Amino acid sequence: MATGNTGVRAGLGGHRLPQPVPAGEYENCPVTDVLRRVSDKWTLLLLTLLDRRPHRFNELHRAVDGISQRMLTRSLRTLESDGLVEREVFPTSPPSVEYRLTPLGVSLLEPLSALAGWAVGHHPEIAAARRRSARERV
Amino acid sequence: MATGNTGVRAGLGGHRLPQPVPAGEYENCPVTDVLRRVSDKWTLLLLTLLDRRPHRFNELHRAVDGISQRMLTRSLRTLESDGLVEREVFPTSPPSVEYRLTPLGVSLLEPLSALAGWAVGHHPEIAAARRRSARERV
DNA sequence: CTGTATCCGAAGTGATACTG
DNA sequence: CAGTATCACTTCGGATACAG
Repeated sequence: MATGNTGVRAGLGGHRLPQPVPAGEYENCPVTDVLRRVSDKWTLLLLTLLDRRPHRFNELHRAVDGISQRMLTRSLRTLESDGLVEREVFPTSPPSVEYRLTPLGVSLLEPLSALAGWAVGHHPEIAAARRRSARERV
Repeated sequence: MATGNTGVRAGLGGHRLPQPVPAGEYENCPVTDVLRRVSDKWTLLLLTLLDRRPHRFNELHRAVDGISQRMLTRSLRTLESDGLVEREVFPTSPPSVEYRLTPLGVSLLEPLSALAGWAVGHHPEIAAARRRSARERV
């Protein structure tokens, strides 16, 4: 009702899919949307840092080590426009900007942590499966 | 001990990060790794279909509607090499191949469903935040 | 300090044709 | 039926330079 991809929602909720999943709904699926946002190269790490406490821009830049200014800005802007992170500008000189999680961002970290726990716990099994398939491909 | 990115793991687990997160660990982070696999265009949908029951190749091709043979094969092969999906070939004529979730794949769907639930539940808030930021960018 | 602008190579995805 | 091979297009991400 409120949103797209009833199919996937129903599927992951344990219900049925109306047989052929209609095209064009994958793009609008809120689940895939969230997954894609969170699975890019830096977002997860930024979220975990901001979960500990608010950070200033350069603080994040130093903490992450390897991220470019461009990607740091882009990632933070995306998080902000999704309502997961809040940006506060202090008109000092030189200017300083603080980023913090919104309540929405905090709430996301719960299910995300559960998935992270799964990933850490089952990483050895995945790695083993990859080694197996690598051996077969010889 | 067994694997990389202690930083993110600790962060999502609620512990501390050793201040500057060492570079090169993001690539090897099992959490981001899993997220990236699952957040590509078709994988989530394939997992939900296979969660209902095993499917043959063309059955999936018909069910998904919009996926190319290339991407269907690629997605299934990746899922297989990660040990999330099992592929069984029946030497009939013409040949038929069946795909099913492995126990590992089934276990992934639990935390993934939790995250999916969050996404569906909070999608309106995210959409509202995006509209807000779109209005500001005018 | 906190960004923006530009360019470039790499990776994801689709279209189409061909095969055992 | 269940794929593989090739090409083209788009998006992601890094490097570098510049700016309020």
